[in-house]
Amino acid sequence: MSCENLFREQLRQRGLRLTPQREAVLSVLHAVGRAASPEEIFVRVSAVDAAVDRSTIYRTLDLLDNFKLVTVIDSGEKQRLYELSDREIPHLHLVCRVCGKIMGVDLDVLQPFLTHLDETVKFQIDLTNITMQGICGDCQKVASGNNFISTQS
Amino acid sequence: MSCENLFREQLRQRGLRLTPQREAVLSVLHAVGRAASPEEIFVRVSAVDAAVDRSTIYRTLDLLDNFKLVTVIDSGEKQRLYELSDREIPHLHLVCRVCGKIMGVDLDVLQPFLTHLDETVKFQIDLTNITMQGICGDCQKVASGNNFISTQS
DNA sequence: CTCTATGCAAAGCTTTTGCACGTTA
DNA sequence: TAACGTGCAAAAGCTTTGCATAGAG
Repeated sequence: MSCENLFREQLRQRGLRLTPQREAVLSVLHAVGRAASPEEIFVRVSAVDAAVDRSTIYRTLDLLDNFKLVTVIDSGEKQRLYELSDREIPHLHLVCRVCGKIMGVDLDVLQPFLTHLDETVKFQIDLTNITMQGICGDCQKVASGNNFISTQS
Repeated sequence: MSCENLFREQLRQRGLRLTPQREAVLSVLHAVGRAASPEEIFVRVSAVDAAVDRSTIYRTLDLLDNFKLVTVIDSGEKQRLYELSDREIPHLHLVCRVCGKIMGVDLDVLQPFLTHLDETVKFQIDLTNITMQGICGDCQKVASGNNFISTQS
């Protein structure tokens, strides 16, 4: 679990400590294998350590974010989602508006666009945190029968 | 001010009403000319009508969102931002991590990418709401002298 | 042993909701 | 004058913070 060692080392470098709670958060992120909300992480960590506090979860996620060990995703819902960056290549997140599913897509296809942006408006996109919303293939099928876009509250 | 007429008509179609408060919100969004948070909008509307309540702002923004008259942007900050869609072509928002500035970029350059996505993973991106974060040209210059990325809280 | 991290409790912020009153069409 | 919208107040979520204690190194 190289990710955990990376975390351990980052902590050591700053004189910080590897606690069971921090290990648990990391472990849950691994086990879940997808983006999860602080609340979901809290519930899952609670299953192992019933005494853990929500604030510890938030503090740990903040730490992991600082260390770039997690990616923060805005799914359009209230709570942001946290996903283990692990050693994976940064990728684009596609969030389905209907079912909430999140797909990871390779950034290669975006390269021409990114280059263009950098050349024209000199804007450098943060590759570690791109999220787009839309409708996944499955939900397109389901939705094809009705109007799909509802304008009423 | 065609936007206001559009709003007026949408309201009429549903038997809803054009109140001074709703006009004020629309007016502020016009005047600001960029994405603004509910709080900023509240403050600006308050300058005109001191009695207006925050809840009215939220309700109005929600209404404008339903009518697709505003675009919601996640800038990475706590509050989402609202920008008048007006009659503009949907565009991509580039949020600068450093100065918070938001640039609008034409979606044309993304087209090959979007087509590719649709063909490969069958995902249809919502064009009205794409936001990416990064560093704008100005801030790149400023940052070039230091390490830029700060890992401490 | 020292200094960090945790749990607890409380507060802070943003957003939502119920309700009586005011206003629009 | 019949709905609809607003202000007010309160509540509801999510997140942060202060502090005494527990625990890692």
